[in-house]
Amino acid sequence: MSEERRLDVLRAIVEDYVRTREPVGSRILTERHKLGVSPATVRNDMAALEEAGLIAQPHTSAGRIPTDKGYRLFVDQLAEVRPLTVPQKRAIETFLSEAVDLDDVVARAGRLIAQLTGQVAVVQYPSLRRSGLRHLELVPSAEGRLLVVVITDTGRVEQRYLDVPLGMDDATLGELRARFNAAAAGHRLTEIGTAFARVTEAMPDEHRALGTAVAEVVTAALAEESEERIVLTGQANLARSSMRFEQGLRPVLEALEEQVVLLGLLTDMTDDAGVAVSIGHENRLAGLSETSVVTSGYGSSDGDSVAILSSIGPTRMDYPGTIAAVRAVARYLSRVLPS
Amino acid sequence: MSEERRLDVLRAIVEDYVRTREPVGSRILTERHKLGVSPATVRNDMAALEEAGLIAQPHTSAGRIPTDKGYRLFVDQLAEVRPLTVPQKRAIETFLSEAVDLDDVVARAGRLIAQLTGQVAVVQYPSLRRSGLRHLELVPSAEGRLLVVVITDTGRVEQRYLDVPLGMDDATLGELRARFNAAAAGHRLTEIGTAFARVTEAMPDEHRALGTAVAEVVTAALAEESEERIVLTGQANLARSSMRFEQGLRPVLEALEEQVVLLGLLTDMTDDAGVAVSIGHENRLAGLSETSVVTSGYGSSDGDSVAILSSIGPTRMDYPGTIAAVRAVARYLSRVLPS
DNA sequence: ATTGGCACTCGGCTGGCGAGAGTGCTGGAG
DNA sequence: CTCCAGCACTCTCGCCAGCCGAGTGCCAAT
Repeated sequence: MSEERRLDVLRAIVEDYVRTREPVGSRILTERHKLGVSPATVRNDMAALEEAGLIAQPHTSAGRIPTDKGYRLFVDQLAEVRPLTVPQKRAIETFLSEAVDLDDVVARAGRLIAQLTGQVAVVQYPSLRRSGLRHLELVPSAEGRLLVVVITDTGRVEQRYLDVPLGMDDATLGELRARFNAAAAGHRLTEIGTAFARVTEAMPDEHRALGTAVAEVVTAALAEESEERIVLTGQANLARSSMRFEQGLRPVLEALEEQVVLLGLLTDMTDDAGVAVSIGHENRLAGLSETSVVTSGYGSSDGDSVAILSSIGPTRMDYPGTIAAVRAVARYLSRVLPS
Repeated sequence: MSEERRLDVLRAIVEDYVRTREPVGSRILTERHKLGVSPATVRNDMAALEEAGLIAQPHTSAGRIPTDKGYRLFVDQLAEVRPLTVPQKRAIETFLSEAVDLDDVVARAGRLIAQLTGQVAVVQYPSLRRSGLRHLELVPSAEGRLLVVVITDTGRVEQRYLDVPLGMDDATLGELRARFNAAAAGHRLTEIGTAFARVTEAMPDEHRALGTAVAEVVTAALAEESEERIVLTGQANLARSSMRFEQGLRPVLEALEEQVVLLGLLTDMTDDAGVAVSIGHENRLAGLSETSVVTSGYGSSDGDSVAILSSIGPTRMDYPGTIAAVRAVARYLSRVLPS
């Protein structure tokens, strides 16, 4: 019983099942894939594969379907990379370069992934890590509140509200703004703390509290390791007939809605080197136990990635295609983004 | 045959159907609602209501369910406003006031609506209409691109990319920024055009093209009648058992994903005065023909609203409850937002 | 090691049947 | 004129039995 053919059988099962969404039996397998052996032989191989926990049958007298473990082996060893077609690559490139602002870039990236993979796309906003301060703006808001706008040198904009106990007149505010900007603009996170401290010290007593509050907000905004905003696209794809989940859509949608948790999952599974895949129960989130997640970092102009982009679909997804799409979009995205 | 009782019957049908999700027959009706008449009489009324197109039966020998027209009449004339409980109101207030920035405010409003109504919430970002320019920032981006950041005096931040043909050195950029800000900061949209024109004229020839380009971007950003970004929350609610659509979730999810079109629909149906309801086929979007949309403007500190907030669910929704929730959140939201 | 043959299992489809719910109608009472 | 009790009729739904086919596991033969 050749080990090699057994893996061929597994590959054939995965490919067929992904295509037809139906458990695949020994007869069909020999007909559609040139294995050069009879159904009976295939059955023996299948028994071995089942023994190894790579495939299973939903019920007796039904064909086999791959288990999570089977998919894992397929992805790690059996799947052949299928590069995108040239027109596809070109489409990605032009579509991304037409974006008018950062929101648009992210939105378009999501649409691309959703379109190319026919699944749900998750795109994280580019991270603030290693950001420097470009400009600081103070805007009086409703009574007793102050809007602090931080513009980083990567072009990201962060807004925070601040409760200020006493009324502020515009002149004071203007002066404050000018001082902070003069002291800190252009500096990186590490230097900003001390720069602000100097400014605050030099201020008259009645404003010192406000000064430290602002400084806190700014450093907090810059310090955030990663931006926690993500964008979901292609949720309508979940309702397609091809996406029948045992448990229904409910748990999946719920998992997608818990954006903080979801982002944590994505962050954990993404390693610096290229595309990562998490299959079925490998996902920490129970709601995603019937899905697989394909992610990649992007924006890594200087080596390590600053944000994440991924595609989520049923475990019976087209892994080579999805991986290719995610990788391609991540690459072009990195190129288009401001460095 | 009293007209009044006929409406009572309609109301009873709507309320029962909303609660149980099952077609309601004459017997049950007389048992659960004290109508004081026999099933036979109710049947006569039902026949009349059906004749008038207010109710229908899915098939013979099934109870009646309200039609879109029936819901419309119910909402317009029969529904009693059911105010929120005090704890609910308090929860809304505190939850909204805990928001740390604008994104957070919008996100929290969405979650509130989704939670309170058990449906999908759509929240539009506050509009830029009547905005003035607070500050303008120019950030060099990838080669040949310039990031223009516009901060309005309502605290909104707009970002746009601009293709600049020739390389720009930082000094020139800084000067440009300083001039524009000096000329335009604090002014409203209408005055900004002329202010920018003056600055551009005074500039050396080689920068004039860039100057006009920036001016264009800024005015365009300010002129936008409404911000087109919206946030969806509670999509997981769509998968709840209580939401069974004839056509499946697909068309609904697709409609929700077409954010531009969706926003158009919401904008059209929202009138300045309070909450608006659009039922079933009244919605222009075919995908929403099995749903009803409840919207309200918010942020109307000076009379007319600047953005929209809404809840979308099946036509068989709890109208009084949904209306109350939408109205309440819109109100508190208006209060919390920067004026 | 591979293969053809064979008995076995089991899920899904079909058709028929009965129960139950609900209706419309009719004729009579208040 | 309104209301109501009774009755015949219709239709859906759930159930059950039975059949069919796909697929398996095993075994003996090559």
